Amino acid sequence: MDGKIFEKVYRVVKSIPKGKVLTYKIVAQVSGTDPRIVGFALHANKFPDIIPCHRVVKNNGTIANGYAFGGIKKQREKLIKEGVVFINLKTVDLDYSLYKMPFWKKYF
DNA sequence: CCGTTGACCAGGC
DNA sequence: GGCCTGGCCAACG
Repeated sequence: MDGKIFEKVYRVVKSIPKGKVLTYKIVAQVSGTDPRIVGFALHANKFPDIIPCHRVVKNNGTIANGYAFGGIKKQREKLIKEGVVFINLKTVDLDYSLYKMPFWKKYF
C-alpha cells in the first residue's frame, strides 16, 4: 500500500473537502511524517488542479508564505470563495474551518 | 554516504 | 509582535 511518503501526503490533501482546511502538522501526523516534509511535498507538487494545496495552512491558521500558484492573495481568494472563514487578512478561523477528520485514520 | 535544503513548529528572548 | 535557535526527516547532488 504505498511507496513514497509524498503519495500519502497527496492522498490526505486530496481528501480535504471544499470549504475546509488542514494544517501542515495534521497532514504530517495523518500521513506519518513531519510537517517539514509536507511542505516539501507540496512544493514539489506540480499539479494544483488535482491536489488542492491551497487548503493547507500553518498550525496557527496563517497562510504559508510560499504558495507558488498565484501568490497568497490568490490563495486567500480561493479559500474565501470556497467558504473558508478568515478572522483577519491572513489567518483562517480554525475553530470554524478546520477539517475534523472523522474516521479516516484507519485508511492511512 | 555525507551535507544541504526546506510552502514547518515550539520555545526563548 | 518580530527574530533566532534547535529539532524534525525526506529528497537531492
